[in-house]
Amino acid sequence: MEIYADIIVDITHEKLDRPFQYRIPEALSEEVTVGCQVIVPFGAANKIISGYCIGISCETDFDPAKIKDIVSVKEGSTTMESREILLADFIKRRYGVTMIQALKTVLLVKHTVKAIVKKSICRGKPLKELQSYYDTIKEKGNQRAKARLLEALLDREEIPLEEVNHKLEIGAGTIKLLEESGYIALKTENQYRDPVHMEHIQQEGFALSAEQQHIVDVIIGALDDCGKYYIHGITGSGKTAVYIELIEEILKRGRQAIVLIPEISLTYQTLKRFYARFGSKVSVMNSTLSAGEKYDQMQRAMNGDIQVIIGPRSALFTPFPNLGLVIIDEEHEPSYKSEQSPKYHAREVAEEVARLSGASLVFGSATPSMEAYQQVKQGRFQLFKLEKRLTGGALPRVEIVDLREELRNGNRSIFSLSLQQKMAERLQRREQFMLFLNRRGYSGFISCRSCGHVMRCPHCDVSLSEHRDGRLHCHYCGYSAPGVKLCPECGSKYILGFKVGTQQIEEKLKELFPEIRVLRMDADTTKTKASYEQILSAFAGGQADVLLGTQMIVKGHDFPGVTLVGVLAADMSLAFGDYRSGERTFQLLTQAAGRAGRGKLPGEVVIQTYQPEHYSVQFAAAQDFEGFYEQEMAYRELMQYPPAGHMMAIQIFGEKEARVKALAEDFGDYLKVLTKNKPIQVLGPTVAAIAKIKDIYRYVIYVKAAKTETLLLLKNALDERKITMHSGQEIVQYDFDPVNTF
DNA sequence: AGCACGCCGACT
DNA sequence: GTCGGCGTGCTC
Repeated sequence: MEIYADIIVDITHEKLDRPFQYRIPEALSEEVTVGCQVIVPFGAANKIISGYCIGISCETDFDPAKIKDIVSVKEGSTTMESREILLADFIKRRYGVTMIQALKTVLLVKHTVKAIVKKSICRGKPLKELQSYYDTIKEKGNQRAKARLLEALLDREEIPLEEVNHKLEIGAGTIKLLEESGYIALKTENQYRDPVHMEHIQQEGFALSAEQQHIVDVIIGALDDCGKYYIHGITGSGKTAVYIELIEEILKRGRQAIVLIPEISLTYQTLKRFYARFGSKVSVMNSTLSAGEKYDQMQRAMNGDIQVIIGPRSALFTPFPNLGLVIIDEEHEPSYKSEQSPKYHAREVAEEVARLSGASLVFGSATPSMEAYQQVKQGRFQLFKLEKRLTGGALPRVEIVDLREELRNGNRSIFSLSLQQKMAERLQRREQFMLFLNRRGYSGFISCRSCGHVMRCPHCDVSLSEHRDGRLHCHYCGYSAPGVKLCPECGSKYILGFKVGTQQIEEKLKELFPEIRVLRMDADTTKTKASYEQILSAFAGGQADVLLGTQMIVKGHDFPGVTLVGVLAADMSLAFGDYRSGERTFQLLTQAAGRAGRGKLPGEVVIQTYQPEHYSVQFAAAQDFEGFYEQEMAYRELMQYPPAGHMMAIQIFGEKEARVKALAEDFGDYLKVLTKNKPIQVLGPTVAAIAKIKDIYRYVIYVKAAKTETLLLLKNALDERKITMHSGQEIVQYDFDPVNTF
């Protein structure tokens, strides 16, 4: 009987995005399995290419005479489990990529890596026989090398080969002779590369609070239901302790756990807590690991040598045999959305991973994403709240400073009078503080210093950006308006862009307080991963009075000595030209506020802004997430932005600007025809927020619709169109419910 | 993607 | 009459 394999060939092209059947020759019948990588002849020229086997069957609808044979199983290739194939299928469908792209994403490690072998010499015969053999050789006196080795073996049962070769200076010849005579034996042991370089740490002993214990009891009590849970816990409320307890229970049941954390918090600190509890059962997975380390972690996971993996979004693809729990900590973090194709969101993929393995799913954050909280509201996730800080520290007192008022009072400094005074107090009391400039790239928005008015797009309700031509542009629809000299609201001439960086602030700070010790942390000062850790530990060690920085200073990290956090310009993230800017500002302000008063001393927060009435600022100051959610959701509903509706970004790249633009415009016109009289909005085309990167021009079109399926259908239509337009030089990528502005 | 087939213009 | 341009279609 003929046996056929369904092969996905390794060519990314929509027209080839389906299985091709190949015959499994008798000789390969054992080797070819579902999930393995194979070599096949393809096309008229029988070009030898690789592919993935995603199914095996005895039937075919194709002319058997035309079916070719599989050449071989790809040498040194890894194999995936059927669960991963199902997961790849989900990614293909959800994110509109080819199956081959999805398979490559799901398979963490493509090639086998040679194991590190530890060779050692051990006794081949009982000690007594060795002793007598040694004695006879010693007597003869001419076999000194043999004698040295035997002597050493009389003391120790086993000696690493490395030591025998170098320290005892014994060559391969001697070893071979002794091995043949049976007096010694060569032992080889495969060693796993262990990326967790951590000496054993004293086990952390702690009792859970009643709040925490309740969460653990509920989730563990319902493990068979594969439930989905959301832990909404303020910073410092002990979410990690809950995770650890849950994992402990999962391990007791012989199952495994995946813990996702944002890239930035994958630090020694975080790992240490898990390592203290689970020791060598836990490992990490991330992009900085070498191929060998990654491969070994995968092997260890499959073999059951490790039960817990900690890592960023890609750790979702760890091939555990009996996964019981998936945790996503800081679920709102934008790094959970992949920036490369397939642009998958770890939250969505985690749901599918959990579903496929019958695992429970736990999300946690102090500032939930709109997407996840909508699911909570719809009853698809069970909500838990952790409202008490473990240290018992009270929530910080938040003051909102109206920068418009400061200007009216003649203060044109970056620091409001209130902030200046509070900083002086800390310096005098020798307490630490943090200054936070929430700028995320330079977005070039224009706002009025006098009334706080921000220039916004009349169609998209996001802020406009000032381009080099002096005009104001919308990143979504391409609307543009002339630059303004006077504020359209109040007529003030103080309407201009924000042009301030951490460096200038450091200078101003030194002008104000000449003696101040400043640590600055931004993209410039943290080029290496080590420098990031260095700055944080220097600050924790009290080597500076103030830590000044961007986004990165608000994440994780406890500084008990900090009693003041200053947000210099809340408007910077508020006016970023995308629909998530309100959400991101709320998150940043809430997280920044959470940095203050983590120790015994009470904390204070100063938020400086030109828009003190903005709901993101107001609700963050009040630490009121529910209130923020309702208001933000109303905006998303009104504008049909995700998660109220769905959005697809069509990103078009190319070297020749005219061609990129022409393709974008053709797509735009075509989409407008396709969506005529339908409740679908097409925005653009327009140049991307970053119009050119490394001489590659970038255009973008946004499409909004109620359902993702609608958007996927449009994507397919565009794929067809691209083929008929033979625009091979331009690259088109799709991003569903984008998180990162293109 | 990459190749063969095929149908039209420029050329020996 | 033939050589070669690239538009069209197919690849197990």
